[in-house]
Amino acid sequence: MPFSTSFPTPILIPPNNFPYLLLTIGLFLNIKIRAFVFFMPKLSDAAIRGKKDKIEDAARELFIKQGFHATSMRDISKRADVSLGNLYNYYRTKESIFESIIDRYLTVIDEHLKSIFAEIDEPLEPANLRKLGENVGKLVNEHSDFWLLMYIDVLEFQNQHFRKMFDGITERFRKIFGHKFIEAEARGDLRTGVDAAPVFTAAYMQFFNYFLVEKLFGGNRHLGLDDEQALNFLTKIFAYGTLSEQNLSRFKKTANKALSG
Amino acid sequence: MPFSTSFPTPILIPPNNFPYLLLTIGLFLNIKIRAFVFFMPKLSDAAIRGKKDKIEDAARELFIKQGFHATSMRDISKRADVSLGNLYNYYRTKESIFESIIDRYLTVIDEHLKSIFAEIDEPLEPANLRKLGENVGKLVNEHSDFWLLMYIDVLEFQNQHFRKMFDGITERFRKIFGHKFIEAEARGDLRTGVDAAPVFTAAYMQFFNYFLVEKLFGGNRHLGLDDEQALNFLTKIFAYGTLSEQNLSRFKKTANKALSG
DNA sequence: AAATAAAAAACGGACGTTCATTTTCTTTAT
DNA sequence: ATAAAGAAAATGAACGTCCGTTTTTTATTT
Repeated sequence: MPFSTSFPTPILIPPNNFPYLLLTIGLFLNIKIRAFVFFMPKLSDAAIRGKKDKIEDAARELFIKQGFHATSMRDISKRADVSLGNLYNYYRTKESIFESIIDRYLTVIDEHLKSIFAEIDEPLEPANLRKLGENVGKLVNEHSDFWLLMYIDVLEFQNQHFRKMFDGITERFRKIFGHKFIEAEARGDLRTGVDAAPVFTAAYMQFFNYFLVEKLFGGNRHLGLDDEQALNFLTKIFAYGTLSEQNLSRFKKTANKALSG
Repeated sequence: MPFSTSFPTPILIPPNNFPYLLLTIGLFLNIKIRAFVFFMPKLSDAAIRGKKDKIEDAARELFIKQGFHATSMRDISKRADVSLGNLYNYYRTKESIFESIIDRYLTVIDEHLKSIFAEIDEPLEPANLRKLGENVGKLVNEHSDFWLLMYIDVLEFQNQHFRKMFDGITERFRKIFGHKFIEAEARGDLRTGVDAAPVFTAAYMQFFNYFLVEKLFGGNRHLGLDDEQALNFLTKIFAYGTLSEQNLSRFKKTANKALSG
């Protein structure tokens, strides 16, 4: 369990700066430094990253298929085509493989979400809400692995790695769309007394939940509608549920046909 | 892995009817039956049920805390205060403990849900939608174990035990509230073209998701509202999002105050 | 006494991790 | 160009522990 700190130690993790220090000292003292050059890492950063990708891809597939504890290091080494011992040149423990996968995946999903929000100019416009739903659906379906990892985290690590995904989410939306929300409220787009931020959050969560249930929980067409119809249906509920009369009538004339069904 | 079928075999599972047969034959032939009386199970059904409860309680707590595969039979035996070997007098395998827990829990939750639906006379009335939300919140908070077991099932058993929870849920609601939905539509309670069943399903799912995120995923006040406010907020969205003008105005006069905030 | 129920011991195998060894690679010296 | 050197990287056997399950032994009950 404890990680050996004696020298020599696997250099891949953490990056071993020791030889560089020696090299510097050698230069300073003007003594022969050539001997130290050999301490420098042989694998390029890209090569290390590539190998870690291979290992993490294999591990992720296995974790998702059979869970964290049901997956052995031997399973991972076999699928990644890396020897059992060599895994420990790249990761201290099995859990650190899991953490590495999550860290990298979280940034990928974060970027996806950012680009989804970036293309929304008017967050409360029904057409944009629907677009949000579409994109959330894509995100869930194309990265269902990610959400399974989240459930692993909930079960085996008390969700410690994923908590940030939901914590203060409404306030984050308020930050992202702040001026848009204020402008919309000033224009009277919303019914009186309705706060824009939680509306957007609730819609976002509803879309997520819909597609997660469809993808992972076996609810096939659980609303009794296909995905397109469900998107229209949920969008309509949020539009009629939050928009002001004047805004609704505008909406009815323009985009309503697109949401029929 | 295979279960020994040779005699003698653990009698607790399955219930051993063999001695009763012998007893009956003995009575019929009027031969001394005392010898056979000893075949009869020593533990009463209640005692067996009690012991199984003790084991399943311990196992459930451990499964939830650390997952299925991370929980060993030794852990269970220790927490249930039952010897390791004796576990196998009550259950064939570790997985069968899990299944037994789920089977019993599913019926408990089913009954809760039934009673929740039973007290709803008019399913689309805002006050009743809110009440639904309240009860769903209670169900999630008082039985969060159950939902964690569902995630275990998703991860380790492809959700095979829980699929039925979401499969065709809208149609089941249509069956439960069938005439109520039809009456409401006939009365013109809903906006034209809005189907009552998926509205109810969507509201139900939204409430569930809200409380699950709050309880299990670390979203503390993730809508930026407390639970009471969130219930009002979500109920309002579904009321305004689906009810007809005439119905809404009626609703505004009566129940709106209760949903303010 | 005769059976069940409970406990304890034992089994074979798999686990995460470590470690001694071999292979591979880059650089220097010939 | 080539061989030697010396370190990194990769390997697979080995370690000690723990796993689910089975078997054997002991306790309990009527």
